[in-house]
Amino acid sequence: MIDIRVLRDNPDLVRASQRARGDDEGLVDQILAADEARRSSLGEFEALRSKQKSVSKNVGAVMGRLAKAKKTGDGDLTAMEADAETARTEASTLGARVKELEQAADDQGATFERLLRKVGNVILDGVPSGGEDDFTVLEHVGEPTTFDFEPLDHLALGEKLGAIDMERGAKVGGARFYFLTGVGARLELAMLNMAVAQAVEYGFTPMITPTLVKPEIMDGTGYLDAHEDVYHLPTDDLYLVGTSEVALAGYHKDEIIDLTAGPRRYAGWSTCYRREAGSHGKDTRGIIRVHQFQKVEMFVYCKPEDAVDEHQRLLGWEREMLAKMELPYRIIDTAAGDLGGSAARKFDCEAWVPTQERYRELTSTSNCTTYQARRLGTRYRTESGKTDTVATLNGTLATTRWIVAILENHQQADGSVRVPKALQPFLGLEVLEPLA
RNA sequence: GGAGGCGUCGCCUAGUCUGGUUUAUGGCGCCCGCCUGCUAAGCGGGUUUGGGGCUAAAACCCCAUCGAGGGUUCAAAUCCCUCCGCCUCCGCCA
Repeated sequence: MIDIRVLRDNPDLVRASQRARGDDEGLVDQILAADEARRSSLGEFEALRSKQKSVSKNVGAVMGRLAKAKKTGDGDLTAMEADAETARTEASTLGARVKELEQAADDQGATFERLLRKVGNVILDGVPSGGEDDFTVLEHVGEPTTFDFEPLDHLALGEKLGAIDMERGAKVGGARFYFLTGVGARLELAMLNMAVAQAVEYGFTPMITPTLVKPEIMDGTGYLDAHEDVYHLPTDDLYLVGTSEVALAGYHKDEIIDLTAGPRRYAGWSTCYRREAGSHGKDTRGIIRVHQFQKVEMFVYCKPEDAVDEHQRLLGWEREMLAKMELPYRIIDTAAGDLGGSAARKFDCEAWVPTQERYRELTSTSNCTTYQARRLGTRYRTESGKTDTVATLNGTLATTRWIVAILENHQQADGSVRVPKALQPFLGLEVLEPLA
């Protein structure tokens, strides 16, 4: 949710952002009107409530005097009874009106919030306008891998190595499920362990997180807006997370956290679940696009003014991981329309996949500024002692999909796969050899 | 799954039975000031959060907030209902 003050003070900024995203600009004026309506309605209600309270309080005072008089036998009991009754009636009349005004104020407030929540995060300077294909390429790192033999794709390699079993995955879980077997399982664990080791080295707190979350947590992160891609368990009204970002964003919900020692950095390890609705027929081969995978994810809470720098740091840590895996890749600045509601800017690192002859996303780092945190009520104490909403950011350190790039880029003519140097200590192997 | 207990403004805690004169008590912690050669002690004051109004910004005023949401009532921390969480015991299972 964006800050209503930003929208009030600088509606043009929000209009421009909406335009870049290809979203409705008219929402801005609707919200301004709803904000006006809500505030005046609230003022009316509160004024009358205040009056009703004071009248009602007077009843209490009269009742107190009456009780005392009854004890001592002094004073005009009948007159006092009458006073109390008059006040009671007046308060009762006011009470009915107050109830109406309260309902009206609640309705206006709900309308306002519903509209405000429709607005995506205000994009940052430099984010390209447009949709999925309108990204800017920021940098190429390394050269696309070339071979003096016909390279195999990751699934062919995975089967040769006894690393990936899609057929049995489909038997057990259906399409887009798989088993990682033998060196495949070891490879994934080694990679994720390496990611955690790097995170720890840079001061992150490793976290193993819930993968089922309550609706308000899923909603707070903004993922419920794209709910068709989220698994839901109706019996328990719980959602399966698509990333540990969800749980880590919920971790400090409704808290005022201490940021005086710097950003809070967490590295979440979790299984991730995605329905992949709307991608039927896309990436049906292998483990590029699956319903369930594992990921180590960085998640940061920091002061809003530090978010842009922190975003660069997250990108840097992703680059370090990709370098250790010895993969060629490019970095893109995702276009506004492809950001998702919560992000104000998103950088993806896409690794070269030789058999597809194109770059595929391996990491994604988003600066959500205060958008998620405002919904989740996560704040910090400023120098002046006030509370203010924190900024949240996230970025990928490793996922199951990386196996695709590792196998394909490091394959050798005999069907074996060279293990990147940095990964060797975690895997305990220098080469993955095909099964006999 | 069954029975019982509990949830109060950072932490602890009074208040709940018996609704009202309560701006929700007191202590600890923290902040500011006084005192002090320094520190401690002592003394005085402040210290939930969100929203609205007035402001250049404050001060200030108002509304809400006693786990959450409803209800009863002129009036709810207090009475009623639903839900959530924690604890104890029993049962079942790993």
